[in-house]
Amino acid sequence: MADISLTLPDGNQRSYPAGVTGAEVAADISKSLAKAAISCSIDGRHSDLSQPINADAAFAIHTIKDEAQALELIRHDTAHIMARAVQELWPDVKVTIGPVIEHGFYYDFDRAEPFSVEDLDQIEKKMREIINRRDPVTTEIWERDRALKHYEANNEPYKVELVGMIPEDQAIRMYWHGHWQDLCRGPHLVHTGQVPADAFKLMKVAGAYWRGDSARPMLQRIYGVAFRNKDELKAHLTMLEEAEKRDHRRLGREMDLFHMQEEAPGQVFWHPNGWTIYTTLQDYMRRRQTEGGYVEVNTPQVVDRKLWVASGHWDKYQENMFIVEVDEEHAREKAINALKPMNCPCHVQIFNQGLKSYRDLPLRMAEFGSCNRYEPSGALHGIMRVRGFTQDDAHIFCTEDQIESETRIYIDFLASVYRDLGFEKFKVKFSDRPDKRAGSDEVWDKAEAALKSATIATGYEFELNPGEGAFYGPKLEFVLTDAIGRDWQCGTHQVDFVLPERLDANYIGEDGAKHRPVMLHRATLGSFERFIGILIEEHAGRLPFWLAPRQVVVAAIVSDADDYVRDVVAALKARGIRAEADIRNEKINYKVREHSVGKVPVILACGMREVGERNVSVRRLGDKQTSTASLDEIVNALAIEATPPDLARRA
RNA sequence: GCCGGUCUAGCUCAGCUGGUAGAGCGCCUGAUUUGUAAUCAGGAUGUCGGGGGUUCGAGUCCCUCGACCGGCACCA
Repeated sequence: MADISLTLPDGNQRSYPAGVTGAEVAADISKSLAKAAISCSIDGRHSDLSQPINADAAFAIHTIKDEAQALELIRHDTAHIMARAVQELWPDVKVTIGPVIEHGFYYDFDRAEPFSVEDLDQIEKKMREIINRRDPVTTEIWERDRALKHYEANNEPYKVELVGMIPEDQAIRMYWHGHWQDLCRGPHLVHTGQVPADAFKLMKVAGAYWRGDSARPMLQRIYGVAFRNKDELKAHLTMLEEAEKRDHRRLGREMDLFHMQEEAPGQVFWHPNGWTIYTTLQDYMRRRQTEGGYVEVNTPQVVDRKLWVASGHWDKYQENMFIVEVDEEHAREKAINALKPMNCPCHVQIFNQGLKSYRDLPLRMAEFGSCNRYEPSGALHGIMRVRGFTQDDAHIFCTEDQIESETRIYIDFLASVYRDLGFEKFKVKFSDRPDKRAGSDEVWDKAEAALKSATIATGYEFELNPGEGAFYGPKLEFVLTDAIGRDWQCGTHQVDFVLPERLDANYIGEDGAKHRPVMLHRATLGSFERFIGILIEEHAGRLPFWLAPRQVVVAAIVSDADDYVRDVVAALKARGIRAEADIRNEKINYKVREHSVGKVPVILACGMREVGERNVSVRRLGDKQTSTASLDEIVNALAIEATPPDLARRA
């Protein structure tokens, strides 16, 4: 057989007979490498060591030190080992799929009995046994029919379905360790003993629909995490504990920001502290939008069904609307209204008042629009996914030609807002045309191209979400991440060709004829509720000074300083700073601790020394050290610090 | 909405196989005048998520409804 030439990462070339395996190459290089090898890359394609190599290639051996490859293999094989453990414990359980995910893996099972927490312990134990057996991993390529017959004979209906789904031109790879078999494209470790037995943990059980389809049976999914060693696992678990402390639901209680209760699921009771954040944020957004050329409007909450029928919501969105029936006096039929789930139809009503000229476009119409949506109960999550919320919504009425420039202007606007609020980074997702859509392909081409080029022009990279656009137009989504890594869409920017048509919006063009405007739906924070949730988690409750609900506490060390404390508070308040006095009969240690836990950014302590010298002892949240400042100094400094970023820029 | 779990004082939680509720923190009262992350002593906490059932007796067992938590599905 002809020789092939493999180029190693150090540039050296070695030649081997065609069909040589990665394992053989590793053994040829050195005995220790052969032992440490877990997989290889052939022309950059990650592959297992048993794979024959038939052509010249760039070649690299991987060991556990290669983090990306090692983690992929460990997580992948741990998933298989878990599935095997489950089937060894409960032979009647049907296996399905088990991919690698961030930090670990999951595997979906079909089992009549639910898995309990105790079961997880048992499975983990069995997994360690399997790892200790050090069974070699083998794979074979089978004929499709043989694989189908095999799974039919073994009563594995999900595998039968999976084999059927593999495209004709792809090989059916059968995979074993010990006597246990699975369908898998690989790559895999050399033997099960290469999985670290002390660096994985099964985390939780959850329901998951077979193939993600809610019409299909619900399977049981076991999630696990897996790492290269015990320390990495421990670090991950510590990170999760830390993240839990940043949870906005916990901080919301600890900082007395808001609460929620059974009588109003998915709706927020804002307490004074939380509402201060909300209104401060709203004031900021109002200034920014005014500066950005928006006009602000306000529209009704309860709107007759007629409008929702006309807008199309009654058809497409009814399940998510709160319907309000009213017995109007003398009426034969009850009037049927809905709480508005969106502001767009109402904004078109304002646009439609009087004639609009092309000179009025682009018309940027903003509303802090209070919306209600009947979200499925399982979707609710703290204040991040709620049924009652307020959007910083706006609709830009413009011409097709203006889509690109309006998009560009908007992305710059959004990025600047996010920066002011402490988010330097955010993801942009671009969703293009779905299968079911309104409007011609030419119009879609134009709109998609406009969104893309505008995004690129502003210097942001986007991820493509193919086919995820709304039926009425493509969209950009601006995504932020919460404390435990879950993504939340906050900002959105969507092109809409349909609503202006349905609600008969038009303007008089240069040619004197009527034309249809395009609508751009856009929201920056998304909803105040969600954004504040993200803000709390991002800052772990330590909000920037200008947003902090309680900015300064002035604490007396002895009660003889009480009068001076009141003076200090008055001086701060006179400059618009949110300050309060703490003249309770408690030790300064106690007060410092309590306000630190409450995330108050600045504590000014006053004892008799400060009274005498008319200064204060300044303690910043998180600092161990204190400093001393004169009263005038600190009031000025804090007044500057309390200035919202947009006003600070103007000053 | 679906699967699983949870629901006991304001908060965090204990309460064994059924015998009418506990701790710490917080709160209230008093003492203490305190120098930068919890001063001491005393006191009160409650329809054990709602409703129904089994039982002589239910926080504990069963049914049902609700909310919450974690996923899944959904997210114009």
